[in-house]
Amino acid sequence: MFDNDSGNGAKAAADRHAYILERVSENGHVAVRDLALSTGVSEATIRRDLKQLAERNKLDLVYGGATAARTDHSLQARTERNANAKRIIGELAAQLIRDHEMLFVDSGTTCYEMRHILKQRKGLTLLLNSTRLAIELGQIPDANVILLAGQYRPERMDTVGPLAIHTIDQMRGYIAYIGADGLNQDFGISANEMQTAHLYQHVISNSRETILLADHTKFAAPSLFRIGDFDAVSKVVTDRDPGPEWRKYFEQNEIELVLPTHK
Amino acid sequence: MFDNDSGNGAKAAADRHAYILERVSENGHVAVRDLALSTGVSEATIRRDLKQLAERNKLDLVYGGATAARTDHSLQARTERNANAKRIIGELAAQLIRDHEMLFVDSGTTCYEMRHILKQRKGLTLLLNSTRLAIELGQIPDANVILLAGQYRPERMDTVGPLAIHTIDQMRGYIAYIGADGLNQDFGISANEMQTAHLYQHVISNSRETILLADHTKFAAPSLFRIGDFDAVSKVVTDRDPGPEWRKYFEQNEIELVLPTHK
DNA sequence: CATAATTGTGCAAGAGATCGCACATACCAT
DNA sequence: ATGGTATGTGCGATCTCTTGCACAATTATG
Repeated sequence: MFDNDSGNGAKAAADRHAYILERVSENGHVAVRDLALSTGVSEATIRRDLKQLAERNKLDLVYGGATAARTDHSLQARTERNANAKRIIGELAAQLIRDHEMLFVDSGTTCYEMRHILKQRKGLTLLLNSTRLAIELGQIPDANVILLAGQYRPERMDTVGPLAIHTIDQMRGYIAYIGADGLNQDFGISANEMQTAHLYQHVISNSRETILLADHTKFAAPSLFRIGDFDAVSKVVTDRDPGPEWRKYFEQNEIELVLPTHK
Repeated sequence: MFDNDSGNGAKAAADRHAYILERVSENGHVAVRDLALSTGVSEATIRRDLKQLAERNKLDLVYGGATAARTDHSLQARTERNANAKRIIGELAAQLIRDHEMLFVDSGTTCYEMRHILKQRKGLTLLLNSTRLAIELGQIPDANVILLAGQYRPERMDTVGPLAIHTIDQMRGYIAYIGADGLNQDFGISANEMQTAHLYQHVISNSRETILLADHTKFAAPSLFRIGDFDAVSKVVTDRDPGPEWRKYFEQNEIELVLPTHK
């Protein structure tokens, strides 16, 4: 594998680093001992390599070797933020789902928290624009996962754009689960991001029923891009009582408010 | 997190196992020490848990903890088989690609080996039906990755079916890179699998140019499902000289044969 | 009902593996 | 020659693994 015993220089180190990253990204884990054997250098050198790579956040050190770096991407960061509220809402929303339903589930982090409960349902048809969710929910033995076409956005691991809209425009009769970024009684439902907002307009208008997921911080705080108004929404799932004004508004518009039981 | 100090039984262990699997699948790695702290049991118990889970192939043991199990799924197995030939062919085919081209790259394991070289190209537009490749190639800073819609097949991590065909039918002018399962002068190009074959029929007929990837075992061995004939194929990339008969055939049909340099 | 087998867990000691550091060596550039 | 960088080696300190044993709770058995 690595036969460059003589004439070394700065090149050998770079090659090793590339090789190490290759191995770690393929297997998820590498042992110092194995790397030393397969590269022909000493374990001390491998440790120095790993240290350098770890400083550059290319991997994570663990006892005995290293593992693939947990992505410090924005996706991960968003998953962390308000993680508890998102989890509560996601699981609460997933409780509403019965076997053999047809659903659209959005690519946001709140809906991602529905995955555990979704795995317990039988015979679901899942309409997704998230490769992350598709991989997760593809594990369900008898689920039928349909992906939307579109431009792939690596930082969100989803697809958007005209092709995505075109795909969803061919579907009807599903129940849409959507995590909104902002809820406002005048402005309606909104998202932080234009492409997403545009796609969800079509998702909602083609759906048989739309269920909104939003934690308490989303109430009364409109985001930049409007998705639509509350006409099509049949339920709103959230983690805290949004107050009498919202309760009244929902009642007038025949929207069911879903809250965690007690407390 | 784990407060069940008294009343034990078979339940606590199962809960811990679920918790451990959760952690390992989220982070890719867990340390014995951390698990012991967060579950409130001794490190010895955690080690016993990990051992059991490892025996069930739920995770892999590593010094100091455990990592997510490398999937022994069929996908992985196929990647292993003939890995060397696939890698040679994949890299060879990727050499043909220039900056700013528009490509379709299929979801098979041979084309997956194009990924390293593809990452060095600038301004590519990539038409994919593989979530695996999309995630991999989404890392390229200035690439434009377009995913086809369709039914998601977890064991191959790709999409097929009418929706996929419908998406590709809206595209023209790309160069298609396709890994065939069988090549036969009478039967033409074929695949092991019907859905794939059907999709690739459309991929090829809409492409500006089609380049076939096939290792030497694929020659003269037709697979079950016909994709099409050699009319649309402009190049065939393979790892060994397929013999004079094939060379003559390719020459007559104006197909360029691409082989590894020397040897 | 009492007793025994089973299971899950904690503790501790010894063996084994790993880490970090200091120092030595080889190579390259100035 | 001098200094810097990359690497190898040796060693003590630290960490981890295995193993055997004891205890508690549950379950099975007479």
